[in-house]
Amino acid sequence: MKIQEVSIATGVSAKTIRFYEQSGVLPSPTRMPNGYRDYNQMDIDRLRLVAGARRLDLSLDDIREIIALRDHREAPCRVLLDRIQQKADEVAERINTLQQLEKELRDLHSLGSKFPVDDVDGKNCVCHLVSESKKKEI
Amino acid sequence: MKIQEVSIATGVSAKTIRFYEQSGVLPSPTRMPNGYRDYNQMDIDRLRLVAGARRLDLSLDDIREIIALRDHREAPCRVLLDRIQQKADEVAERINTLQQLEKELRDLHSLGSKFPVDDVDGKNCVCHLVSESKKKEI
DNA sequence: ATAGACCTTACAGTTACTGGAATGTCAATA
DNA sequence: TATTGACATTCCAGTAACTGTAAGGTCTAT
Repeated sequence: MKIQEVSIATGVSAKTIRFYEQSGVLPSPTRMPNGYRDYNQMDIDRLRLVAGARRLDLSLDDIREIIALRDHREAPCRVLLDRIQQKADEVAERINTLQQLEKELRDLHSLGSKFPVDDVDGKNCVCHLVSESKKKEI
Repeated sequence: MKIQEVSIATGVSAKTIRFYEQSGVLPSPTRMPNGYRDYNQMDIDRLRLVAGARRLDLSLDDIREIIALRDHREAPCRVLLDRIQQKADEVAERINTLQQLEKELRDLHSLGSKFPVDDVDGKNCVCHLVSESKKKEI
């Protein structure tokens, strides 16, 4: 099975498949006589796991670890579950940060909208709203 | 004013200040006879604007554009306000995506927790929960 | 013979820094 | 005066996970 077919079967671009191989996430597949990569069903299953884990935003480092466990015939389930929970916590925290940022941006925008927009660098320039440690003067 | 003093005054590391200069976000400051960078109050004001904009997660590209406007004596306020609103919208969308991801991770974790954790690669391996396009079989 | 659709490798670019090496400068102390 | 320590300089490499591009090889069909 050539790389493009695998790409279509998995939704992962050929470029990315080669990148995964080079990064050690996927093993080097066998080659056809002409040098083309030749994938089998096991390769595809593995790529599907990688793609699924990436969709959950697990890092390639995490994925490498999980796949290495499986390759050593150790159950990766515990580690995978741990990473999933850890990632969920990270995401929750990130959401929090972003929610604060959004509020700050919206507040800043509504405040800035009351300013004239033609002040090049005077006190009324919106820049002064943005500048660090100038905010308290407002 | 030497770079370290500027760093302390603004909370931006010396490394990052040099990086901003090299990236064209900050102009090359004058130099002391010994070659050290010598900053004045205007340099600091500009860096404070950059730091403030970065805290709002505006890109260096955006910041370059805004500062270039100011340097050409055009009011950057309109552009800055636009970027702030645009960034707020982006952040809102990102939050949405992350909320879906968190739900998916939590759901997957609670489902996976019901699986044995010692299945190396059988049907009960959590990997099968994660693998793309295997999820519908569950 | 040539077009085109595919494959290969290798290298550069993305973002916003950060780390490290090798070297130079300055002020204070032993 | 020699040396120590804290600063400064430049330049190169690395981060994460790809994506783009160039230069070339292969296969199939017309």
